[in-house]
Amino acid sequence: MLQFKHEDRQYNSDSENITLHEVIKALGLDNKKVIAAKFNGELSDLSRIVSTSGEVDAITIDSPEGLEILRHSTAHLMAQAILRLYPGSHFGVGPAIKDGFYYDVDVAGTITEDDLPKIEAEMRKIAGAGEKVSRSDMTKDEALKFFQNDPYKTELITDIDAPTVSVYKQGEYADLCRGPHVSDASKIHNFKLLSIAGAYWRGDEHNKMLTRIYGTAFATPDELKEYIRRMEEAKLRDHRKLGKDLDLFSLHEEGPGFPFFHPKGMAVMNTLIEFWRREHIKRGYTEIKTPQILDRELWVRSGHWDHYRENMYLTEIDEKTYAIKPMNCPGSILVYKTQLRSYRDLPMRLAELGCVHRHEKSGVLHGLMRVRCFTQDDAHTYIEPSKIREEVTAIMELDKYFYTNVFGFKYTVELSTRPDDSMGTDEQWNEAENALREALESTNTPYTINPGDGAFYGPKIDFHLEDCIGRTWQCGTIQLDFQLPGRFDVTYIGEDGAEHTPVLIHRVVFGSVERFMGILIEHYAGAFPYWLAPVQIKIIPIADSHLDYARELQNAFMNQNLRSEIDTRSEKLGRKIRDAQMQKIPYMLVVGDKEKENHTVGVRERSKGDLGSMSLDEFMNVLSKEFNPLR
RNA sequence: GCCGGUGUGGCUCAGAGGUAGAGCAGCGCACUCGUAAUGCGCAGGUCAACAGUUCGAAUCUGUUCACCGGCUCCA
Repeated sequence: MLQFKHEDRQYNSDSENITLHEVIKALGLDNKKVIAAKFNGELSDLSRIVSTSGEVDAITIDSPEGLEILRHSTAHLMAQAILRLYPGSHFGVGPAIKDGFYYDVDVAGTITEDDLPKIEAEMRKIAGAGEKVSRSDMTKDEALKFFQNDPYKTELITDIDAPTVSVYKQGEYADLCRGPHVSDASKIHNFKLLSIAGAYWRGDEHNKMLTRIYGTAFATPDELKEYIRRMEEAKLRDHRKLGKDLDLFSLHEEGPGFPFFHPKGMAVMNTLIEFWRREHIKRGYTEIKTPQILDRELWVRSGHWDHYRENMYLTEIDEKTYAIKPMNCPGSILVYKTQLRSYRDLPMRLAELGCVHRHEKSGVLHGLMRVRCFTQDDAHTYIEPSKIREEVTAIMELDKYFYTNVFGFKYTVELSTRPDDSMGTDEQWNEAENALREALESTNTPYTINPGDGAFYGPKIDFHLEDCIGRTWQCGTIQLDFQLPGRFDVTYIGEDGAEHTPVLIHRVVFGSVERFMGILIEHYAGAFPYWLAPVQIKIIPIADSHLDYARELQNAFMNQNLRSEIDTRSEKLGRKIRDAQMQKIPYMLVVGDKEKENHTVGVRERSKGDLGSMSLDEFMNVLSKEFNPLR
């Protein structure tokens, strides 16, 4: 007799051949949402026949695990449809991912975006017909024979480190797959194919490029609709579109990857930088500026020539090779070395808003997020080895203040360890990695480990901010460097009167000021908070006769370092307000006869609407209540 | 860099071998207006670049460039 349990329920079966679905029914767990099972903690098909006792759970379509299975099965359904429409196609891998699924296909012929509806229709046909899905387990040899005409599956099977594999069949289509899957395709209703792209087989750029088709599936039609709505919302927040609409920056064929910042974009960037400077001065940083172009020899010495050359732009001056700097560290080191340093000078925190150039492959450029020239809000801290934890902790506090308190971001932290292409000994790396780990653990910071993703000179802590579509962007980083100080003979005189080598900490908060601005544009959907807004106040005269008064007001604002504009067009009030709203300007001041006479302003706030008339002093008081980290 | 797609006035887009179109923005004129689009008029493009096919190319072909979606890489 077999015994099945679920929490306090129990079912005893006389049969030694019972499917999990039957058990789930017997336990009273079945309903329409059930699409898979869990047996002793292992996800399984409903059709799986069990011959031992155990713990049983039903997986429903609306659970995270169920949704993943649904999407995975939808990927298979898509593959079957593609096989029908493009016979002879081969399939690579087709997993469920964060918001859907994809399948990499070596298509017999070509598939374009226009073909997606056709494939979708075929999928609905197959699902409507209730195509059954069945699993068979076979040995690797049997599987190799089964897939002998499929180079991709053959490669996958060969690499699998298990004696047996499973194959899922639905109609004429069969796929190597761990499963589980829905028991028949009619369970799949709410799906959509989204886009098409190239993807290298097994993610290796030396391999053949397959056609990747992205899609998604949800438990209910409403969730699918909501997802599509969210994608549209994300499109509206796209910083490239808003950058154009709000006149912040532009990109030109004449300088791919080199953004042009317009006056309004610079107003935002300068405000960010002003804030950044203040916070750094408060925390004991001083600022330097080092040259854009430096001798090749410097980069050889720093190791960049060996480890970073393909990203560097080179130039020639008087028949000598120079490099346009891709990083600020060597310049900082030269500044440090201009004097003999004492342990009393440490930690020495040299900050630099350095503009660095890096050659990025043409296909990766993306608005402000991925460019070939950007401003790092860099700082290099020279420190006694015993002070690492303390200093790293202080930087993490600074990061938290910026990200959470000022900008309201969620972020995650990653510890990246030694990469293949790196300098230094294992001992140095272990020491450096342990120092970072201790800093993270002593501050109870949750983190994940990203093996092999450190810089070539040391391990690092990375801060990833999440944007409105759930993409994450690496912004801050804290990198320990036990290499460069040695390479450049960087020293300080210790308390003992002897020469010592300091540890170098590289760190950024914004990362790239340009990228950070891009993230902020999307984060705020272009509606910058008052303190950052490129135009804080729009003065709207009702008629031309109020222009003089408007100019008077603007002068008052200029004296207070407030950014204001006057709408001088001879348009109707409604039009001027509409345009100011669309520019997402925080405050609109309507001035007409009444205001001019009483020396007041009619205040309209972009989201609260009309706040009524008040004196200039009263308005200034309203402004003083706005969040402003610069005060 | 690779795969696929797209390049038409400042912006959004129509036109698919036979003398370049619309709306918005701009400019001019009228209106001088009270909280999300006043009306009329004018001007604006070697149709991404280069080569080819053709009597004739924005339209067909090729090459290049840029952009978009991904892959690889990354702040």
